[in-house]
Amino acid sequence: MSRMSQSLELTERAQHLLKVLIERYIDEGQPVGSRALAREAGLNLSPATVRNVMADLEEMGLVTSPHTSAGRVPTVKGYRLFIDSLLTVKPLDQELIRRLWEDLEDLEDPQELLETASHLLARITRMAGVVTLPQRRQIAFQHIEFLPLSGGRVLVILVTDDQEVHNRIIRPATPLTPAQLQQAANYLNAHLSGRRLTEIRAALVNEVRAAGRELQSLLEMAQRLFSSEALEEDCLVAGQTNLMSFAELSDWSRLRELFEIFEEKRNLIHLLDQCIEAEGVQIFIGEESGYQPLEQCSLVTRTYTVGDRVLGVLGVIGPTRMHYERVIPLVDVTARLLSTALNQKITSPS
Amino acid sequence: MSRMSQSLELTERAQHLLKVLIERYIDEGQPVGSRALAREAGLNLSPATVRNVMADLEEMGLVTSPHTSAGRVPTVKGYRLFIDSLLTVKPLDQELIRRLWEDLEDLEDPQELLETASHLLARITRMAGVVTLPQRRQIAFQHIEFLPLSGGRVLVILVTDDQEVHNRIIRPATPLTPAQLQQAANYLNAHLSGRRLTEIRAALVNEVRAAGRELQSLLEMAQRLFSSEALEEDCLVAGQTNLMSFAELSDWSRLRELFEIFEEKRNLIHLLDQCIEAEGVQIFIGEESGYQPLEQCSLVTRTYTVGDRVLGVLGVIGPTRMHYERVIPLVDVTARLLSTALNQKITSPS
DNA sequence: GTTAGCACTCCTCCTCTATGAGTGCCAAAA
DNA sequence: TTTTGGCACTCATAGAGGAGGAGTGCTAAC
Repeated sequence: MSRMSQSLELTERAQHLLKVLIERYIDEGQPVGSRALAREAGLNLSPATVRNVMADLEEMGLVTSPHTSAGRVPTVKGYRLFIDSLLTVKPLDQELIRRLWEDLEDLEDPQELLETASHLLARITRMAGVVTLPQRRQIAFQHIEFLPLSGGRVLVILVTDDQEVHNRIIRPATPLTPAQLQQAANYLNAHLSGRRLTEIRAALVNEVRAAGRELQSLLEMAQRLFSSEALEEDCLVAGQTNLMSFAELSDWSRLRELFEIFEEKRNLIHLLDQCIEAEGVQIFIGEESGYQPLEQCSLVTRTYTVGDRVLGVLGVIGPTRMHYERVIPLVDVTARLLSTALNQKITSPS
Repeated sequence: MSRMSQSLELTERAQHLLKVLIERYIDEGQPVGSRALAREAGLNLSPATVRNVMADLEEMGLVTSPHTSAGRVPTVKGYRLFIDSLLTVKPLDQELIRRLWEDLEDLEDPQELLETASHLLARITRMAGVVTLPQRRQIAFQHIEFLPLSGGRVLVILVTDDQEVHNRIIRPATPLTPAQLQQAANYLNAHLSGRRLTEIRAALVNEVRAAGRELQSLLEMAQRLFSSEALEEDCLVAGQTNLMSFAELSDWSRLRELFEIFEEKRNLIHLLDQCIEAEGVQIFIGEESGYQPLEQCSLVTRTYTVGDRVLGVLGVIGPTRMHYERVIPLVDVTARLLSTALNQKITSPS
C-alpha cells in the first residue's frame, strides 16, 4: 500500500526508484520525469505507477519538483539517504592510485605536499580541492633558532614536528647579542622540545617570571611568537574556477558569495575544522554545512594524520549534484596517501 | 572644418567632448548619446553639432557605437588618448594616505607587507589588487643557515637582503654531521654574502669543482637550492571577487577565463614582469596587455623599490571602465609607501 | 560652421500564443 | 489491493509580432 511507505520504511522498490532517479539527475542535471524513470529503472512499471511512488517520496521529503509540470529532483534528505544507504561506491582505479602516489611521494616540503594534494583533487574531480594546514594545537614544538638581523630585529625559525617551518620576524624591546640569542635558543630547545604549542603558550607565562634578567625580554618575545594570532589556521584551495562550469551555480550573486568564502577563508576554515572530529569520509550536503553560500554545494572530506594524530582535513567542494560514488573513494585514498607521505618524512631512516 | 581634424590634430573642442564622453561613460557604463553629451559638455552646442564631432572621433578610431542607434563608447585608443593627455588626476586625500601608511608601517614581515598592500588596493578600489613578490634576480644573498632534521634531511634557511626568509628542505646524497653543516654555512656566508642570487647560481658551478671532498655534497645541494625552479616568481592577488560586480565582465566564459589567470598565475606574473621596466605608473588598457582574458580589463601598475633597486610591481586590475583619475594616484602612492616601508626594515638603526 | 528637421535603424520590452513535458486523479483492469 | 491507461490541467519555454524610444546620418536652412 502506498500509504504505508509514508510512515517509516521505504519499500525495496521505492528505494530503487530513488536511487535511479538520483543517479540520473546527477548525470543529466534535469528534473527526472515518470516516463524516463519508468524506462530507466528496468522494473517493467508504467509511468503511472512510478508517479504514485514519486508522490510518496515527495511526501517523505526525499524529492521535490521545481514546479508542477517538471520532473522530480532530489532534496538534501534524499541525497542523504542515497549516500548513507543506497550508494554503490566505485573502488578507485589502481592505475589512478599509482599515479596519485607518484605525484606525492617525492615531495620533501610538507607545504608543497598539501598544495599538490589539493591540486590533484581539483584536477581529477573538476571541482574545487581544499586542504587545511596542520592544526596548530595538534602539532608540537621541535626546534627553534634565532637569527639576528639588522636593526635589532630577530628572525625566529620555528620547526614543528610535522616538519613544517615557520618564520617570523620580531623586534625585542631591548637589543640582544648573538650570544644571548644562542643561549635563549638552547634554553627553549632544551625545555620545550616535544611539547604542544598550546601547552607552551601556557607554560611560557610562568617561565617569564622564573627566568633571569637577560632572558626576560626574549621570553616575552617567544610568548608573542606562540600567541594564537601568530599561529593562525589556514587552508589551501585549488580549482575554484572549475565551479563556474556548473549550471546550478550560475546564479550571479550565489557564485559571488561562493567565491567570497574562498577569498576570505575564515568561514571555510571554520567549516573544515568541524570535519576534523569525524572518522572516515565526512559529507556535508547543501545546507547541512550551515553556510548559506554553500547551499547548492556539497563538501566531501577526510582527515589526514601523522602517526595517530589527526593533523588536518582534505576534501572536495562541488555542486550537490556530484558523482559521490567517485569522489568519496578519491578523497578517501588521497587522504591516506597524503598521510603516508607525511609519515614517511618524519619517521624515515636517520 | 571637421574634415581637417581627421588628419592629425584634434580640435580643443573635440578633445573636450571626448573627455566628457569618457568621463560620463566611466560613471554610467552606458553608451553616451549626442543629446546627453551636448548638455553635459557645457559648450552650448546643439546635439547635431556634437554628432558631427562624434563622427570625426569615430573615424579616428577613438569611439565606436555598439549598434546604429546607440550612443558612443570609447575605444582602447580613445582611453589611451584620454589617459595620456586629457586626464585630470585627483591628488590623493591626505587622510587616506595617512591611513594607508598606518596600515603598512608596523608590519615586520615583508611578505605580510605585500599582502596588506594588495588587500588595501583591492578594498579601496573595489577591484582586484596584485603584487609580485620581489624578483629573485634582483635580490641578493644575505645569510644562510643549515638545520639538521631527522632522516638525514636538512632544513635550509635562506635570508635575502629584502629581508625575506626562504625555507627549503633538502636531502643530501651523503649524510652530513652538524659540524659539517656549520662549516658549510660559514663558508657560504663568508663567500657569497651580498651577491645576487643569479650570480651565485653561476658561481656555484665553479665552487663545486674547487671545494674539498666533504663540502662537495653540500655545495651541490646549495646549487640545487639556488636553481631557478626553487626560486620561482610568484604574485599575490586580492579582491578578485570584486570583479564579479562589473556588468561588462558578466559574460560567463569571459569571467571564467579571467579567474583562471588568477588561479594559474603564470600568465599574470609574466604580464606583471613586463611592467617592471617602466618608470612611474604603467597602464595597460584592454587588449594592450596582449592577454585575451584581459580584453575587457585595464591594469594599472607601479614598481616598488628598495634603495635604487626595483624589486617588484604592484597594481590594480579592473574593467577598462575604471576611475583612472583615482586609481592612478592610489597605485602611485601605495607603491611609494610600500617602498618606504621596505626600506625602513632594511636600513633601520641597529 | 552650426542647427533644426526628418527618416531610419535597431534595441528593448511587452504581450500573446503554441508547444510540450509532466503532473494528479479517477476509473478500469489485473 | 495494486497497477495501469486515460484525461484534464499546469506551467516553463520559445518564438512571433508590435509598440516605444533612443540615437543616428543626412540634408537643407540659418
